[in-house]
Amino acid sequence: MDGDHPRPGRKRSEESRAAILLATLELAGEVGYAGLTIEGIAARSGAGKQTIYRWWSSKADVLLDALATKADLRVAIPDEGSFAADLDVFLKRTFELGAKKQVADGLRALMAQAQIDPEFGARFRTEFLFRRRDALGEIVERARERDELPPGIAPGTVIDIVFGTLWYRLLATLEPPSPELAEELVAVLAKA
Amino acid sequence: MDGDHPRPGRKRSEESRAAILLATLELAGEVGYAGLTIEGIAARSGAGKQTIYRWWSSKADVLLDALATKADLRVAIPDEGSFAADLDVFLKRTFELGAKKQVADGLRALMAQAQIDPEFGARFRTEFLFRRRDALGEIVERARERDELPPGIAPGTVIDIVFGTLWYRLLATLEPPSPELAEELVAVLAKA
Amino acid sequence: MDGDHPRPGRKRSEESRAAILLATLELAGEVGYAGLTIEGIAARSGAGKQTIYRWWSSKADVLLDALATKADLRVAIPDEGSFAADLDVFLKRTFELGAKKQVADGLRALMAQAQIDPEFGARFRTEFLFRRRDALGEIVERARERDELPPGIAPGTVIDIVFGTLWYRLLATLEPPSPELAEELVAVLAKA
Amino acid sequence: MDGDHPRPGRKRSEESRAAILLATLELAGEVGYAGLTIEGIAARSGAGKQTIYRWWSSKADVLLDALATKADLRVAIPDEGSFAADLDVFLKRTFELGAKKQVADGLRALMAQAQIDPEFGARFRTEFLFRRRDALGEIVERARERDELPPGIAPGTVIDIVFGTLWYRLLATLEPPSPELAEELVAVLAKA
DNA sequence: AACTAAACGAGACGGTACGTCGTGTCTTTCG
DNA sequence: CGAAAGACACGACGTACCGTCTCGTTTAGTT
Repeated sequence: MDGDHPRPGRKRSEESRAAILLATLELAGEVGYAGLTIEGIAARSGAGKQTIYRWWSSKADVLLDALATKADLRVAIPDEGSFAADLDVFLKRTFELGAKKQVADGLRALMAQAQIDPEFGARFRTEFLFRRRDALGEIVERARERDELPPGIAPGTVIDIVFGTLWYRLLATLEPPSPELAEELVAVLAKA
Repeated sequence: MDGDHPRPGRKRSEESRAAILLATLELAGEVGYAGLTIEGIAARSGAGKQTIYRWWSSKADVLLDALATKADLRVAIPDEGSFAADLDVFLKRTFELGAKKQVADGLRALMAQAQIDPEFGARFRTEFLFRRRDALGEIVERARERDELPPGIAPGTVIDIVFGTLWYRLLATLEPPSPELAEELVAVLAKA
Repeated sequence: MDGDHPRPGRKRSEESRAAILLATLELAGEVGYAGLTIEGIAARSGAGKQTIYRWWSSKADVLLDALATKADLRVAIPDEGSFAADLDVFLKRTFELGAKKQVADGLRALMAQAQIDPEFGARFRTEFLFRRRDALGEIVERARERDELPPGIAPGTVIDIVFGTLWYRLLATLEPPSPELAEELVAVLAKA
Repeated sequence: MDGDHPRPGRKRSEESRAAILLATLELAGEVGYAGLTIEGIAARSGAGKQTIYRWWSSKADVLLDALATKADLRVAIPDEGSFAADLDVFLKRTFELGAKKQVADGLRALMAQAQIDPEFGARFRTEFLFRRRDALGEIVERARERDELPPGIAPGTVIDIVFGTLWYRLLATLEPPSPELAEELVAVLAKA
């Protein structure tokens, strides 16, 4: 439906796209998210500013794209037979991502930008945050069916507790995620 | 040792300070944190920009000060005899703050800015986040002494879970804090 | 060598340039040189400040450009056959310029700025003052060849006396140049 | 009428006055007139800004005062018996002043400021320029009485030519005054 | 000696303009 | 006709000084 009749005109330059995303990651590492600018990305990548504006809405969108392209932000959903095992594997896979400084810094910046720019916030939630929720949601749903959840707590709250604790470490205490944290969460959230 | 010899020169104008903080809250409400500017605060408050820069480092610092002055961000530490009761009261008092749109929006913006501006981040953590942690920490310590904490979890992690879940709702799902959430957290974190 | 390969990118806007120069002259007339600001010129002309800074170094440069564009500051070199006649015509043509309040005020301001800002001073001398000297220099040179100069005085000094007297009236006594002055200078400087 | 009843209160501090004038000359030499600021003078001299504003209207007035105090700007009126001799002596005495870089730079700045700030211009003309004119005027008047002036030229114009040429060298060509110039002016303006 | 008055240093205040940076748009030229 | 180059209007930045205004202190008359 989209590519039926190849529209006339020059095709999008994959070279440009790659150069822009690479420059974005490099610059974010060098000058931080606050120092990241469309102007700087254009200069570093050799692209024109217009080219960036044509394909992305803001520097946060470029960064999100760059991050998603570089480090695959999706995490496979494990199925180990028990909630405790599933959660343990899920957390370990998630921690692998969060342990990379580049990814962690990027995510912190994006979560920040989501607060400040509501339009990006909406995109960030639907395209990233909620997808991650859904992944964990599947695990939790299976646990609920097996009656492995602690009593007196809704499935949604379990998800909030897991991601909340992770994000809090990322945003507030700046502690890197540790294997101990995974075990503690399992201990608290998986019924004995 | 400090106020011995009052330094020479004109004293700081309390009028200006108040006008600046008021203007900041008003503007933050009207145009949002992204639209908040030092220039705008100066214009609205009738102060010169220099006066703002003389006493605060950034718009985030002004907002933090304004928020702290307006809505007392400290929460008294309850002592109800049991961890479950203490936590319940603590959460309810905390929710009162978070239920005010002005406060919630302000905190979201400050947490965001803390990610983007490391220097402000350091101030925000020591002057706000860690003080709140310490308050809850006292409650948790008492619980530990009475052996009311769930097994297999460090006191610090309990704190991370509580605040993490609150902040996650604030930042990610945008759900207002609910009494149910308080009960669920108590259910999970206070040993039966 | 210069216009060989027209560089890519948007061309300089002649509209902006004209609007800026016009606004400059208007404002200089209304608020005086001291009250003239880049900010004011930008506001009045509808241009951005950056556009002004892109093409001129200071408000003095803008004013010089505006003056040169509006009132052609060049004076044709007469050739009447005798030094007395040449000088007389040269002075009359020069006085026409100096009689316009706008031009006189502008030149006074530029000469002033040339004292205060050495870099502009260098530009003002080479682009304006010395060109005027050269024009008169040609006349004086012809006079020297015809032996029409007074004895005991170098050609350069003749020029200094002529322009010096004119500028002194402009800067110090604020008297407008008069036909009598022209005659007196001719009487003193052209050998009988 | 002024010192009749010595008013109560602290007397003007001569120390401050001297420190301010000294700092002004030093700073003018170091950073130039454009870089001279009341703030800087206050800091360098150890005076408060108010003290400067109490006694002077602008930085130009301070500089004029400093210059007048340091280098006596008055020139004694010679009476050598002939216009040629009087003018020669007058010019030589004047050149002594103009040869000092500090004085020359100061005068250039003041003449410039006189163009830009009309109020200071009025003070500068009556307190400096016209006094110098009057001095030379006395010499020229004696010459007129002795019929030593060239024909066809008003006494006032003689003065304009002399000072005009000097100022032009100062302002436009930046050539230091030379003994040759004195001789040439005498040659042209004193009837053989 | 107490009181009043003025000048002093210091420094905060409301302002204005500075010159720069980045935004998002528009225009021109090249491949 | 997409993409580079780059000019444009705009808006905010953080800084520098302006000239004014408290402050608390010091120094001189005046009671």
